[in-house]
Amino acid sequence: MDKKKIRPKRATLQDIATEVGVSITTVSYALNGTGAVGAHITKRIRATAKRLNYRANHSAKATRTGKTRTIGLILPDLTNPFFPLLAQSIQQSANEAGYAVFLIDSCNGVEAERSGAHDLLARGADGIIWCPTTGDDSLAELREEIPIIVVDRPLPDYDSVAADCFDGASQLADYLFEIGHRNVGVVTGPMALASAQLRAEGFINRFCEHGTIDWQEENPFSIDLSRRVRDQLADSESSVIVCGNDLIALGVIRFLHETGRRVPEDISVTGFDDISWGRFTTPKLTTVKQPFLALGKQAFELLARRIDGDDSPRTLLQLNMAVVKRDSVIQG
Amino acid sequence: MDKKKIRPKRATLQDIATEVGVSITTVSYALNGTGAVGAHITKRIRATAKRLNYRANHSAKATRTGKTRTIGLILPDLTNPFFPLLAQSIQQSANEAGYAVFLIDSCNGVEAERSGAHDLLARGADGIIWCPTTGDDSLAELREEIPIIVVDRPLPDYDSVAADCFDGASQLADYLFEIGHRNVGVVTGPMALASAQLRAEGFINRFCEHGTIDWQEENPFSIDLSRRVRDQLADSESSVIVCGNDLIALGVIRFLHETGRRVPEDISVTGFDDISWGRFTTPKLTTVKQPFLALGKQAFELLARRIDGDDSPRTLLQLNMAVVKRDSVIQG
DNA sequence: CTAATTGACATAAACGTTTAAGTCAACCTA
DNA sequence: TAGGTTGACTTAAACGTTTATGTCAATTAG
Repeated sequence: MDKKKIRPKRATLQDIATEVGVSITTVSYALNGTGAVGAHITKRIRATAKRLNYRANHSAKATRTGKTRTIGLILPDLTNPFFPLLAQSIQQSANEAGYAVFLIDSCNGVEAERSGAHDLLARGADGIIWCPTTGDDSLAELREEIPIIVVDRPLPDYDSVAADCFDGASQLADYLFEIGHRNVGVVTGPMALASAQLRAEGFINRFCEHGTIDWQEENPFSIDLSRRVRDQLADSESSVIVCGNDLIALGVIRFLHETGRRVPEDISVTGFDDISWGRFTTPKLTTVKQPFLALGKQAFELLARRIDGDDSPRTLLQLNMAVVKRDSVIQG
Repeated sequence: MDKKKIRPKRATLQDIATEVGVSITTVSYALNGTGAVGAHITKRIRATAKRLNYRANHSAKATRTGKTRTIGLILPDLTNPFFPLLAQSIQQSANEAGYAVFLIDSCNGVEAERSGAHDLLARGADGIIWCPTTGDDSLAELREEIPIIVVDRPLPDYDSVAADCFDGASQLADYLFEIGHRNVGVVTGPMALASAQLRAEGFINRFCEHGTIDWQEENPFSIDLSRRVRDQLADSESSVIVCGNDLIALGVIRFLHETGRRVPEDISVTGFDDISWGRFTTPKLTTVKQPFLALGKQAFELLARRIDGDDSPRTLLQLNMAVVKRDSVIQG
C-alpha cells in the first residue's frame, strides 16, 4: 500500500520524554547537562536515549541557537598535496573541539570559491577558513557576515595564519650560501599571491647580500612549467635553481632530467613546502618545511575565538619554517 | 555598553513580508515559486529580498522539510591523489544538482570513518558517498538511517559504483602479453579490499592463460613498500612488475632505481588508477585509467535517486577502464 | 515555627521556515 | 442568476530544539 519504505523516523526528545514520563525540557537539560536534573532521572534519560538510538536533530538545534558547530574550509586545489595535509591538520583540531569541517575544493576558481562560501553561509557554517586561489579578495562581501580566517596566504583586512615564508626563504638563502652556491636561478610562484612574493623576497634579499641572482621567472604553483621558464632553464648556468614550491621544483627536476642534466650532480634544485612526494622522488627534494600541524591548529583556534565573539583587532600569525636538507642539493 | 559587536542580523521572510506588506507565506511561495502569487507582487518580493540581502536560513528550512540538500563524502586519505580527483568529480555533479558536499577525510581510520558519518547524520546530511578504508562494514548501523553509496570499492549490502577493475586488469594482461611479456611479478593492494582483489584476480586469471606469475605479494596502497615486497623485487627476474595502484608502482620504480635497475630498460612497471603524478614521473607511468568523471557522476546520481525515495533493489554499477600506454613499459 | 532558599521539574514561547487548509473576490458556465 | 471554478492571498500549525520563567515541595536559616 504505502509505497515509500519507511525509514524509521528518528527518535526525538519527545519520544524520550514520554517514555521516561518527564517533560521535553527535562530531557534536553539532562542530555546537555545544562539544567538541574536529578541523578536518577538523568540516568534513566541517558539510558532510554541510548536505547532509542537518539541523535539530536542538528538543524533544529541550529535554528534555535543560531550555531551549527560546523566550519567551512575552502581550499584552492586538493590535487596539490600541500592542501590535503593542511586539511587534515585543521580537521584534527576542529574535531577535537567538537566542530565538524565542511571541506570545499574551489578547483582554483574564483567563482567556485564564492559560491562555495555562499553555500557554507546558507548551511549555517559558524566560520570559514580560507586559502585564496588568487590574490583577489573574492569573499569581501561576506567578511561582515561570518568570521573568516585566511590561511597560508596572508590577505589584508583578514585574520591570517601563515608560515613565515620570508624567514624560511632567508634560511634557505643562508644554507645555500654556506655550502658554496653563489649563482642561483629563481622560479617564483604567482607574484600576485602573498606567499609566493614573500618567498621570493625573503630569498633574494638575503642571498643578494653576497651572491647573485642570475635570473628570476614566474610560474603557477604547478608541476607544469611555462615556456619562458623552460627557456630560462635551458640556458641557465646557475649552480642551483630555487623554486617557489615543491611542485614547481619537481617540474624543474623533470625538465632538467629530460634535457640531459643530472640533479644534483650538474645542478641543484630546492623546493618549498615539504609535501610528502618530495621524499619519494629521485633525488629526494631539499626544501623548506611548512609547519602543517601548527598551521592547522592555530588557524582553527583563531577561528574558534572569533566565533565565540572575540573582536580583538585583526591578527597576522606567523609560524616558523625550517630547511629540510635532502639530496637535490649538493655543495656549489 | 553592549560588548558584542552586532553582526547585523540576517534578514528573514518576516522582514520582507512587512516591508512589502504581505504575509510570510506569500513571500515563501514567491521566492520558492511553489504557490500562486501575482506577477507584480512576486517582482516586488524578489526586489526587496535582493535589497535586504536575504539568504534563506537553511537550518530552519531543514527542520521543516527534513532535507538539507547536503551530502557527505567520506574518503580514506586525501593524501592519495586518487581521492582528490574523485572528490572533485563528485563535487561537480553534486553542485550542478544544487547539492553541497561535505568532505571528510577519515585518514584511513575506521573510527574517524564512523564518527565522521555520525557527524554527517547529526548535521542532517541527506545521504553519504563512502569509500571504505578497510573491508569492514563500519557503517552497518547507519545503513537503515540514511542512504549510503559505496564508491570505488564494492561492498556487499550497499549500492556500489566502481570501475570494472576485473576487466581493466584483464585488458592490462592482454596488453602485456601482446607486447611479449611472459613472466610477471605482482604487487597487489590489500586483498581485504574488493578493488585490490578484483585487480589481482582479473590480471592473474587472464595472464595465466598463456604466461606465468613468478610471484605475488601484498602491500598497502602506499608508496612505502613492505620488507617482503622489497625482498621479492630484489630477487625478481620477471620482465614486468604489475602493481595494485599507481602509488605502489611509484614505490616500486623508486626501489628499483635505488637498487640500480633501470625502468623500463631492465624491467617494466605498471600501475593502476592513472593519478596525475603518473604523467610527471620519469619514466611516465603505464597504467589503467579510472573513469573519474563518470565515477563521480554515477555515484552522485544514484545517491540522489535514493534520497528522492527510490527503493529499487541494490545496485552494483561497473564502469569501463582502459589501459594508458606510456613509458614505464617496453616490449618484453 | 515561619520565611527564605534551593533543587527538581514543567509550561510555554521562540527560532525561521514550509504547507495544508482556509477566505474572498472575480470570473466563468449553463 | 445561481453555482461552480479559479487566482491570489492569509491563517495557523508544524518541524525539533533551547531557554526564560514558573511551580511546588523539601530543606535550611533565624
